[in-house]
Amino acid sequence: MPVSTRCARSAAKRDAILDAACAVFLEQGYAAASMDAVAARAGVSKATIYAHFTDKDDLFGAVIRARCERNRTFAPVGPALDARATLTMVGRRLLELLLQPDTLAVYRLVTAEAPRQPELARAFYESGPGTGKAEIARMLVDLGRRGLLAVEDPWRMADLFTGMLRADLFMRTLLGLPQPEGSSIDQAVAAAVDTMLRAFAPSPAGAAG
Amino acid sequence: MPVSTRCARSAAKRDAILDAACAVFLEQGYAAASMDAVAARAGVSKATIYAHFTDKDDLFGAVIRARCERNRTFAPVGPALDARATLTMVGRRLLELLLQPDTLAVYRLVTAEAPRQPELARAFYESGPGTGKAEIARMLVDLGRRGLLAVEDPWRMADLFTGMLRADLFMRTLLGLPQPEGSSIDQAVAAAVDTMLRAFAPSPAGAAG
DNA sequence: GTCTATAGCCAGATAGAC
DNA sequence: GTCTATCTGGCTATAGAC
Repeated sequence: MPVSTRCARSAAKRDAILDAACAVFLEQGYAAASMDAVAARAGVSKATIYAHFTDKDDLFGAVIRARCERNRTFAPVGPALDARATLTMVGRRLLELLLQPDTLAVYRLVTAEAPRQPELARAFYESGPGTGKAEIARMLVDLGRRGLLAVEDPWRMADLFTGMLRADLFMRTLLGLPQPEGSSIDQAVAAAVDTMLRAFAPSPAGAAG
Repeated sequence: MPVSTRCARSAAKRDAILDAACAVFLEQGYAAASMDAVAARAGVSKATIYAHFTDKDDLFGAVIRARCERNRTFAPVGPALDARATLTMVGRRLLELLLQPDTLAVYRLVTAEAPRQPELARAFYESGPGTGKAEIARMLVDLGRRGLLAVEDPWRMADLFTGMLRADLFMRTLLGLPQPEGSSIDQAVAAAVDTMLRAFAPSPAGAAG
């Protein structure tokens, strides 16, 4: 059997372990997840896991980092739209991503383990909230250049916008609570976008709003 | 020995257990916290803990509920101030509370365990974010009545305001990351308040902003 | 690299005396 | 109610054959 085939087999098992570990960690949490469960789900023996990863922490780190890499592509904005359309599109895409069960599970895991694994917390922030914020800031700069929005400090504005997007909807979903009547992604996005437009409308006469 | 003394002794031990458990859970997380550690810290035996609480889950629930009760008093607003002063005062108090290490630790604990303990998550939400939101909505209604702010939907406005307050500062602190230069509570509050005032300034001529 | 089997440990929960 | 001592189970990690 050629070496490449052996390597491919081994890499395939490694991937299977990573996938299984991801599922188990996300479902059960770090401490409650057992290496037995991961092995069973991956269809390998526990010893095989320890051949690929030094210990549970190492496996956990690999899982989180892999997920962070995957979410890096937050996509370009597309054609030139007006301020409302741009903010709405980006806002909805961000909020939909944030509310996905997997995203929430990773968020729970990383925040819970952050005090014990600060390096992992940093990697998560940079690949998640960090890049998201940078994307939004870039979009705001673009809107500012085109005279569609009064943009002084794009980073702070990105903070304000993402903060408004999350607001209560994110918290309730994170906690697994039922959403109250009349609470939807579209409405949350619309409220945030409206507020941004009202607060940062460009001043045609040069007067401050 | 009179009954009341025995009861008092027992209640004192119960409180000691709750305090110790709170510290251990907040420091180590739910799963990593051991009943031995709680017993040692409380100065009692493990058996005594099980005389007061049926199991670890029960103890955990009691700890979280006790903390929730304590934070219920979010205090009245005080004298009648203008919109900026009121928003700034309330905003700073809320953000300072949110960024306290203990508050963050409880947040990490509850969100991590929410999928497994939905009832606890609900209790946390109602005594924490829920009452905070209600307080702020009430304050907004007051500002609206006094003609200092254009308040249509106070609950949604409360969402937007608290969302902007948290924004990046909360996330970074939650993850234990160092704060970037020029990032402070005062600045975060000022940015959120400015945005609120710009977006929801009362319209003297009755025209919509 | 991969398996089976197991070492070694630690934590949650209990028994029984007082 | 409170203690000491212990049971029991599951977990991480490894040894050794292939």
